[in-house]
Amino acid sequence: MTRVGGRGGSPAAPRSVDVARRAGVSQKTVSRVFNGERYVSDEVRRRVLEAAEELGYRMNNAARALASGRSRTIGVVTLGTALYGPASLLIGVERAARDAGYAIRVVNTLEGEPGGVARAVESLLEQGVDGIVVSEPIDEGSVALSVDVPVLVLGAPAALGGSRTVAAGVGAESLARAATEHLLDLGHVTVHHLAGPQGWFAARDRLGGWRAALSARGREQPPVIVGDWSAESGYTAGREFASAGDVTAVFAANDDMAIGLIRALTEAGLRVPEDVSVVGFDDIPIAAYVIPPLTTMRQPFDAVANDGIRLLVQAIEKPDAEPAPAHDPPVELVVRASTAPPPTRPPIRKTPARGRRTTSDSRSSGSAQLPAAGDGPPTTS
Amino acid sequence: MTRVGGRGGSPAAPRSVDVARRAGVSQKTVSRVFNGERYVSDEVRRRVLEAAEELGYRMNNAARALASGRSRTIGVVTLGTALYGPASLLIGVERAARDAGYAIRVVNTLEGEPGGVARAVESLLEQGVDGIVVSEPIDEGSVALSVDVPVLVLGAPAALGGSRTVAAGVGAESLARAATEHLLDLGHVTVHHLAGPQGWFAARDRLGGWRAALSARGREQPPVIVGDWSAESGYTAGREFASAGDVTAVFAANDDMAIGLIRALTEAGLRVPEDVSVVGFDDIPIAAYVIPPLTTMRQPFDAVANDGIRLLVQAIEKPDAEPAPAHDPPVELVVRASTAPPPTRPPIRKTPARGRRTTSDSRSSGSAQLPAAGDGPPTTS
DNA sequence: GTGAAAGCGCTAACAA
DNA sequence: TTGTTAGCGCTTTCAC
Repeated sequence: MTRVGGRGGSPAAPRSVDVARRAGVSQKTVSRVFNGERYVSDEVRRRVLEAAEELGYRMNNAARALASGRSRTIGVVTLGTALYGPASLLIGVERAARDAGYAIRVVNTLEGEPGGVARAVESLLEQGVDGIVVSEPIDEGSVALSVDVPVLVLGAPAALGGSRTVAAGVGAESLARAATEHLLDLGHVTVHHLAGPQGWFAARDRLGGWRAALSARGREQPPVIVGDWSAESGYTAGREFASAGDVTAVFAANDDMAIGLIRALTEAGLRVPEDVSVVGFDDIPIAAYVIPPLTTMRQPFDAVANDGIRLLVQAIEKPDAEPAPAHDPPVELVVRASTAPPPTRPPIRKTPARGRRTTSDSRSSGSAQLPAAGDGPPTTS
Repeated sequence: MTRVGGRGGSPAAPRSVDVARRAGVSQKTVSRVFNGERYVSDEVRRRVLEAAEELGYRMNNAARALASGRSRTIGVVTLGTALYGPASLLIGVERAARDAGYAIRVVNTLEGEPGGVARAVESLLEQGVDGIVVSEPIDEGSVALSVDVPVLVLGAPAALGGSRTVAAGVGAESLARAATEHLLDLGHVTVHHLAGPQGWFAARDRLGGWRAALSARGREQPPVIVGDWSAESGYTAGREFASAGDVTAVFAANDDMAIGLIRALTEAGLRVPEDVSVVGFDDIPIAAYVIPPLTTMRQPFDAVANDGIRLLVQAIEKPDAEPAPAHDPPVELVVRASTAPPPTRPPIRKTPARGRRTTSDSRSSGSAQLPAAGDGPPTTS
């Protein structure tokens, strides 16, 4: 294996010995300089850097990882979806990790693929990552992985993984509760909920928050419709809500569904917010520009990512230190034009619902419904 | 350096020698089995696999990379934005790469940071990637990087990087042209353009396609307004278009801007599509559910990613083979409800524009404008 | 402050 | 079909 470079001319990449020779020092000294270690005189440091520059030296990370047992790489398991939440989280994680001196490896789990997280984690472990981030995992029934690196779970309880697991993420439950309370404060007798897919912890938390807000005021808990985060599922749900006839306020578990929902409501002749108020969740960038502008709960994705990576890096680098508490990231209800006090009388449908499947008030058509939990006394309007 | 494992008990991870010993074969044979090489008897293979299983053996990729000079990793440089396009591309790239047996490293470039791509590429090279994907780069003036691995440029000409550069991406120009022609076919005398930031190749291509469509029919090219992809910038532009008074059709360079645009138009009392038609670009998932549902050009992100990775992997593994031609991915104009024939008379503003800054017809207020290129004779309506 | 020597766990080239 | 022998380019340990 002669060191002359692979195909066609390009000479082999310079190694630290080459730099050392040129700078007239030992290879170890080059290593010291590039790792920012102490005990290198300024003069030597300068010479080394200069020689490296001249040679176009680039450190070989595979060798470094092999020798040190650490790769300075964090693996990220994320859903393969362009949804705003997961995408934002990924960006935040990359940034925070890079700031901490770590590179990122990404593996997407295929949607609906059972055991996907386990397989993804396994492949990352094989790549030799120092830590793992599992972003917005779907509950696959506690995946007992034998992970020997710290794990950060974003947007879910630290249930997953082993002993060295930390979690971050704003308590979606309290956010959902605040969103629901906003509607109640406006005077709505109760609030309907368009939930996310219940495999997602985030969706369950939001459902829980909604329930809590309603229970706290002794309000009825109407049947929940479950969507899949998409505007399309929001649209389907919206048709059901519209045909129910008694809906004045809906809390949707994300903005996309809220948008689909509003469209269905509008098509059915219901005005938002005059007849029905809608609040979303996430504050996606276009939320302020849809018609009507959406009242929604802003999620501090960046803060969550930063906080989580801070925890993870600490777990990697100081495994024995007390796990620092997660900050509570700032949270904000953005009130725009999709919420208002309820109509004084039950909403009158202005024009016949287009393509409506049923004229009855039955709520049991089509998509999945959760049983109404709790049983506050029905309130008269 | 005793092999007893780091802190507190957990024994060192098993190596291939350990597996070899247990299976009663040489270390090299274990290597052969795990690399799927030929010339291993089924019996031996079975014993090795069994031993590995019992030991919980996992291959060390750092060592593999060091010894082989290849990391089976592709580096991806992408914009740090949750925009639908880049996010979708990233997901597609990850999938395609994984299918080809490569892992992914991701580095985001900070927006507006000059030299960001160069720095990102540099850091990936240091990580020892076998190839690099640059997704939707911003034109920074041909960044002459000394890259010694193949580079795939997505959504831009293969200008970047060195000799071993391939490119993929649907010709945005022809798509933009088709979008514009759709409007022209509907009967609009001319079509206005709300462009993306001109640092992006994608934005320039769309502008070019719009120009080409107009020129081909000898139509006037109205001044262009330049946005930044956000709904907010679309909204700002929409106010300008509204106050211009003579706009009947707008082609927006992406869906987000189109949505902001429609809102501004609506606020100004213009109806979409009765008074003004709008077509977007991307077909983001909610495009079908905004009000009105958006006519838009669907981008085949998955096909582009697949095609690109195929090219890149070929360049990595068979550097001497003829670079296979990029497929032309399927493309589709999705006609929904935001486009219609022009009004028979110039649009009448129904209600006074809210918060309008000027009552004149001047188009020169506020945001950036490109000079009108070409000079087709003004057409009378 | 600096250097010499000994690996890290694997693949490559060659033997057998 | 299988084994042997050298490294890959760093970090680590310990000596100076």
